[in-house]
Formats: sequence, C-alpha cells, structure tokens
Amino acid sequence: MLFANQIKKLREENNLLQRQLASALEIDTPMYSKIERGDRLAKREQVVIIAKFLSTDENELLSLWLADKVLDVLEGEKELGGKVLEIANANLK
Amino acid sequence: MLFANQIKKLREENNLLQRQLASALEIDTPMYSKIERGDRLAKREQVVIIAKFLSTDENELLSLWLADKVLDVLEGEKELGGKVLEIANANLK
DNA sequence: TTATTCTTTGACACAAGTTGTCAAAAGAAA
DNA sequence: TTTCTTTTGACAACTTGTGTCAAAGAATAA
Repeated sequence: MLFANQIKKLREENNLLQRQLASALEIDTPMYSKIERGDRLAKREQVVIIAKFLSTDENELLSLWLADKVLDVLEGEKELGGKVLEIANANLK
Repeated sequence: MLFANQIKKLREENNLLQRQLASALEIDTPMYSKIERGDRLAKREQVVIIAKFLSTDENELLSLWLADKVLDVLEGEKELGGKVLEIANANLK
C-alpha cells in the first residue's frame, strides 16, 4: 500500500495524531486508522485534504493513491501485469 | 474501450450473433450487447468464455480487459497517468 | 503499577454501485 | 411489410463501499 505507507510516514514526521487527520476529513478515528493501514480506500477528495494537511504535494500523493488502484486491478494477474501496463500506456490520451 | 472493440471485431469476423455469445455466457442478449459496446463491464470468467468462443488467445483478451480497467482508474487524471503507470510498473511483483 | 491517550478490531447500518431481466424501440436484411 | 438483430431504459436483486460505534490492544505518562 504505497499511499497508506506514505501518509503514515508523513503524519509521523509532522507529529500529528490520527485524531487530527480524522477531524480534517470529518470521519472518526477508527475510519482514518483503516485508511492509513490500507484496510479501506480513501476517496479522491480525502486525498486532497490529506495532502494539504500534511503539507505534501497533492499530485505526488494522488499518484500513489492511483497507483494503488492500478495495482489492485492487476492483483492476481502477475503474468499479465507488464503487458497490461504497456497497453494502458499506449492508450493514455 | 479496447476489450469491447476487440470482441465486436472478432465476433463479426467469426460471423456469430450476439445471441450466441449471450447464450454461451448465460445472460440475455441486451446484456451482451451492453458488454460489447462497453456500456457494462464483463466479469473475468466471462472474458475467459468469450475468448474460447471466439477462438482467440485468452491472455490477449484478458490483457485488453484489464487495460480498460487500468485506463478507467486513470480516467480524468490525464496529467498523472504516465507517472502513475511508472509507479505501478515499479511496484509490480 | 494504574491511568490516560492513541490506535486497531470487528460488527453493523446504510449508501452506492453492479449485474442482470424485461419490455419495447430502433436498425438491417429479406 | 415481416422477421431477425441490436440497442435503450427502467427496474429488481445482489454486492461492495463508507461510515459509526463499542470495545480491545498498545504505548506513554504518572
């Protein structure tokens, strides 16, 4: 979980509590805990708020969050992963 | 829709009717029509059946189907797409 | 040690999205 | 026309996602 690991690292570096992030997202602490551990997926708007709150680049964080989703699509398709990403890349517009 | 386009092309080349594919998938023709037009997503098992029925390579077809899903994740994130795919690629295991 | 604060777990409710059916319309071929 | 194929839209059933809550576990402080 690239996104989860990153926000945990940044939160700790910034000496913030889960409670504070949860409050910024208007969800309860257990829910934030799950997001931070990759047990639940954040929504896009939540990623944006987290980036602001952790003073990190929004696009960097969004990229990790999206990469997790891409990897999730590829979950269990190990042998096709590389080919799939090539095709996807060739069809990005 | 890479997958949808491909199965339409192959079905026509094989002179088959949507009704026949629908029957192989045990769904009705309207449902199959939607899959073929990219209006609905096929499930993995359906892709496998379609590949068999259209005598095409299963992995090729699965790759298109997966690539569609990856592109869907990237939908509306044009500027991040390339970067995201790089990250995903670097984290394929 | 106990007390307090922080984080995680699991069960649950409800919202949202998916997968399918059906009736009927639109398109193509005869 | 008539018939066969494909598409559309509305809907029900099922599945998944998002959040809350109570309570347990970990870490820290006193």
